[in-house]
Amino acid sequence: MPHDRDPTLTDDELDTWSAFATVLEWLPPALDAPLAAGFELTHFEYGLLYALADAPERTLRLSVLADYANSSLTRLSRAVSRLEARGWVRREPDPSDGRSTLAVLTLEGLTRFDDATPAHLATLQQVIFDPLTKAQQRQLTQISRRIATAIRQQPGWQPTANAPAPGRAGESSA
Amino acid sequence: MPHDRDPTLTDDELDTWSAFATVLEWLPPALDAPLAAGFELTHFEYGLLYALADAPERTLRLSVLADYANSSLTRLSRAVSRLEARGWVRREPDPSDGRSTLAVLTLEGLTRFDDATPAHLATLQQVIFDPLTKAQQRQLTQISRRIATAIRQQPGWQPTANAPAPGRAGESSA
DNA sequence: CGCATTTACTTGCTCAGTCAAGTTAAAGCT
DNA sequence: AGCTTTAACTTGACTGAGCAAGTAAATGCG
Repeated sequence: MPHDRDPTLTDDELDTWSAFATVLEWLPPALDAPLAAGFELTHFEYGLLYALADAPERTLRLSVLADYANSSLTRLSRAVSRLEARGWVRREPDPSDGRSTLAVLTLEGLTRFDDATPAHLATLQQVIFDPLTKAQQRQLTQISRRIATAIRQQPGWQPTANAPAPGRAGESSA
Repeated sequence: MPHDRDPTLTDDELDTWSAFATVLEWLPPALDAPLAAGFELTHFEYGLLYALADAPERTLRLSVLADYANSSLTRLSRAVSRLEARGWVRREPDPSDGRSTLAVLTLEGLTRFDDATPAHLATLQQVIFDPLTKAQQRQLTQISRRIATAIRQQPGWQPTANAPAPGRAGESSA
């Protein structure tokens, strides 16, 4: 298996990584800035509103929402609290499971989402789709999928939750 | 100018964005985790050591280092303080300009960098280069450059520093 | 040469995110 | 039915980053 080669990057690889790393560093703030400036939303929070706006009854269980948002439950819980404080989301107990909590998008939240959407889509067009050819766009899809798959296969990869490293389950002291 | 089209994503665009957004969310932690676990370094801090290790005298002015690292001066200043506290970097006054500060990589810092490098390169291979074909790698370089360029052209883009929005310079009250 | 400006940082405040440790509810086992 | 596990969050302590304001040195210019 030709896996762990010489631990060096070729010149080509270095070019690739340096360009890509710059995007990794700059793109998140570039996506956040317009939403923050105009709508008091981070890109992450916008993503939550997006998921809820699309969901039946504009309602999702927190754990499902965390999954959609590629987020830890902790991060989600705090984000929902912020959105709740602004009146854009409401928490409700899940009637079918007392452990779960439902997040419901309020009308104000939906309005805010609708207001923010054009600006956000414009940003995406400007920084992602306009600068790429159709072919490059397709390439980016494939490349992203492959990288995402590789990340999921990393040693200690936790899909989204804070899996408490099960240790050896069922090995109680007895 | 066919610029601000209908504010919607096509299905293709949605596919692209959803795949790419996942990478944007997952890759940074995937790069950080091994460095943090094994070497008490974030990926960002590793980048600083990398830049210093390559520099003449293993020394760079903070502002230059900030530039290399795509970082604000604030972020850099704090990061250097952390590395200094661990004994991996030293601050020195710049003899040629009293305002500047030099960051010098210590021997311990260099050692730490050398120790961490193989693990980090292995991570890069695993999550970026192994999963891509040579062609895709070239495509990623081009795509990244184009996106980075587009970001730089965004309305309020600050290259790296915290440019205090000059307003109208030279327009004092007088 | 003296004073206003600009440059190069540094630091206080605040906020978002993580990890670890709780809490409450459902499931599983016997 | 009772007791241990597991699941679904929530919260406290801590860390890293951003913005705004502050400091100190150099520069510009009249």
